[in-house]
Amino acid sequence: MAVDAALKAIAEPRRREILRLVWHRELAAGSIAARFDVTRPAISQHLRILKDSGLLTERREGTRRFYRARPEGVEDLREFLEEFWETSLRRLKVEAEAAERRLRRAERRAIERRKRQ
Amino acid sequence: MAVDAALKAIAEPRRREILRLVWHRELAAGSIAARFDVTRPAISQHLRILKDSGLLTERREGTRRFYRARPEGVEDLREFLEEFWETSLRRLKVEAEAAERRLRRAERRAIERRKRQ
DNA sequence: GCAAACTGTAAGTTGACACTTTCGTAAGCA
DNA sequence: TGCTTACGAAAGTGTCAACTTACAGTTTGC
Repeated sequence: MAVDAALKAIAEPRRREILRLVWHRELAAGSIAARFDVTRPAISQHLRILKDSGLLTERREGTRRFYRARPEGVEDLREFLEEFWETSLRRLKVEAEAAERRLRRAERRAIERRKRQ
Repeated sequence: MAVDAALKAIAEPRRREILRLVWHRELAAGSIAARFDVTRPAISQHLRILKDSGLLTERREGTRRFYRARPEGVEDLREFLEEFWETSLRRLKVEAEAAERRLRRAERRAIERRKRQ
């Protein structure tokens, strides 16, 4: 699954920051690395992971490489998670509401009983 | 950040499966482990990670421990990611549309030029 | 062609992590 | 009081991942 790699990529805080940096604008590898306190190769490796997981695109211009978020990749991940909750959270909510209704009914009955005594 | 731990927890496929299992219904540690082909302690460790990250609740009954998804934890993670895309994806979409409009405009101009020649 | 600029790649290290087997513990039961 | 059940905790192992330093590859200006 390609989304699996993207999810793992996103799980790393530094990579989330990188993704945020190149979200709107294109940025060169060097300018990205300059914003972190780790070495440039470390960022280069993060960039590769993000690119391989489909979350980033690379554009070469001269000696420089510009990176930018890849909307399709981000969308795929978003949809995967959306489905992960949607198919389940909805039922959770329904269950919670049903449980609450049961509770309220039980309370009402208890009050009725007390009244009758 | 608590959400950070939850995101890391979710990044593991097996833990996503566990979470799905206890999404609607409560399940004992043993019955959860029985559905996987790894040893029981391995699942026990996964359960701990999920619990510590706030995605699961534990209820003890006799010698057994029942686990269940914790809606608030899941919701927190969901909202965190929602914000992660929302603040950014929207602009990405706007940018993509603007780029497309520019492209179409350029195409139209090219066609006009060809007609005039 | 040659040096400088910008970058990825290779190799090694350290720590985290997903497991395993073994042991400990608490509750229920004969 | 033992014995069983249902677990988690501890300790050990192999693998992966996030770094580091050192090196190699491309493009550009002279």
